[in-house]
Amino acid sequence: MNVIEDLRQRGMIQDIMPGTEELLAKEKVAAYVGVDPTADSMHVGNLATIMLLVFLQKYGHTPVALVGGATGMIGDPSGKSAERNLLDEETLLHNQKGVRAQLEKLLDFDTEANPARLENNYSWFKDMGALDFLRNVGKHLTINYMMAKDSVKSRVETGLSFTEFSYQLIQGYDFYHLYKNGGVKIQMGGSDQWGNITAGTELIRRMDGGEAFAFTCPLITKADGSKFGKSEGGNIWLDPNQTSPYKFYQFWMNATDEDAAVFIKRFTLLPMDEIEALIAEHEKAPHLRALQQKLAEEITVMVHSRDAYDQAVRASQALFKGSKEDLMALSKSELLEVLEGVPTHTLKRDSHGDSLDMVSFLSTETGILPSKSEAMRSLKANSISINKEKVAEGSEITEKDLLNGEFILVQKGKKNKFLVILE
RNA sequence: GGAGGGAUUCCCGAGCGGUCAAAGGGGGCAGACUGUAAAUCUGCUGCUUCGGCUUCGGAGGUUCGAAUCCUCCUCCCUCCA
Repeated sequence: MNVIEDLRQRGMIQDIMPGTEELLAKEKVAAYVGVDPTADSMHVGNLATIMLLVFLQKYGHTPVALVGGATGMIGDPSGKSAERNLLDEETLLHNQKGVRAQLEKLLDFDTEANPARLENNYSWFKDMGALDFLRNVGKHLTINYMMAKDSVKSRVETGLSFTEFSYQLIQGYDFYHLYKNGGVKIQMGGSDQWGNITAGTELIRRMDGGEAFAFTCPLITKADGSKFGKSEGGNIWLDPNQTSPYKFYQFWMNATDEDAAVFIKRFTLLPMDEIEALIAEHEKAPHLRALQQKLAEEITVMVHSRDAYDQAVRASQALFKGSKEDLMALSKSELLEVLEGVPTHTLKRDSHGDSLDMVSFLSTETGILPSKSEAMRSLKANSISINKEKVAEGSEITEKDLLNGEFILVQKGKKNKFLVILE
C-alpha cells in the first residue's frame, strides 16, 4: 500500500493533482505543509495537516514543515471574511520556537533515512526587495489568474488589501523555493489551501518549467456542524501549559460516536483493519466507549506522553467513576496527583469560622462561578456536587467536607470539575 | 455635498412614555433519559446586602416617569450628486 492509498482509505484526501500518486509510488520524495505561527502553540486544528506529514514519514518520504514566518506577517485571506491583523516579528519568532518544539514530538528529525525538516520562509523573504519580488515572481502570474481564486473572489465585494491579495504569490514562491533548493516536489494542506497551492505549482511551471504536485485533505467538520477543536474554555492546545493533558484527553473522550470514527482515522496511525474492528466493536457495545478511549489514548500519548495519558486516565477514573469514599481514601499526594490538570481555586482558611454558605463559597470566595446569582441558579438547577454528592440550595461548607483537611472537589454538571484548596 | 434609514441585553431581532431587566429565535449552561454519545423533553440565561442597583451607540434635555420624545455628537447602510 502507498501513502495515498492509505490516506484515501482514511478519508484524508480531498483534492489531488494528477501524477501525485504515481510519483509517491515511484520514488521517495520530500513534501511539505505550511504551519501558520499565529500562536506559540499549535492546537488540535493544526494537527490535521501535521498528520499528513506523519503519514508521509511513515511511508519513507521526507516530511517538511514550513513555518510561515514571512507569510504569517502577511495574512492568508483564505476562509477569512475580514482583513487580518499583522503580527510583529518578535511575536512570530517566539511562536515559531514553540511550534518547532511540538513538531519535534510528532515527527522524527533524527532518523537516518528520511529525517523531518523544518523550514522558515522568513529566511528567504527577509532579504528580498519588493522590486525583486515583483520582477522575478509577480511577473509570472496574471491578475486574471489570481482573481479567479475563490479566496480572492469571495472578498472582492467586501474588500481585500493588496497585501492579502498577494498572499498566494508569496506562498506560491515558498513552494518554488523549496522545489528549487530543497528538492520538495509536493505540497499538502487543508482543502482551503488548494488555491494557494496550485498558485505554487503554476509558478514552478512558469518560472522553471518544472513539475510539482499537490494534494489536500478535507477540513475537519463535526457531525453537528460546530467548529472542531474548541471546547468551553476555547481552543484545545498541544501545549500542556495551555491545555492540560487531562483536559486534552477529555476533549477526545467527549467526541461523539460519529466524530470519533472519523477522528480515529485521521489522527492515529492505527492500521485501518484495526480501526474497522474497533468501530464494529463500538457499535455492538456503544456504552463501553471503546472507540473514544482508544482515540484519546493514541492521541494523548502521541502529543504528550504515556505518563501524561496514564495520569489523565487516573484522574478521569476518580472523577467520573469514583465515589465519595474513594476520594476520602486518597492521601494528599495521591489526591493532588490524580487531580493534576483539574482547574484549581483557592479558599482562604481564616475569617469564616467553621462553616460557609454554599453561594459565597461557589462565587465570591473561590471564584468558581462568576457571581452569586450564577451560583444561586446552579444550586437551584441541582447541578452542583461537593465531593461527588449533590448539594441543595442553602447548604453549607463545613470542616467535614474537607478531603485530607484541605481539599474540596466541586462539580458543576457532569463534566466540569474544580479543585478547591484551602490556604 | 444633498435626502432618507439604522445603532437594543453573547448573536439575530421585537419593543403603545409608565405594568420593560426588556417579546421571539439562536447560542450557552444545567436537569431528565443515556454511554462522559446523539436525538428528545424541561428549566435557567445582567448584578444584588433580595430593599434595590446598573443596562438599550455617546453626551445633554423634556417629563412625576424614557429603550421609547427633543438636541448635539460618533459610527453604519441606502439613494441622489
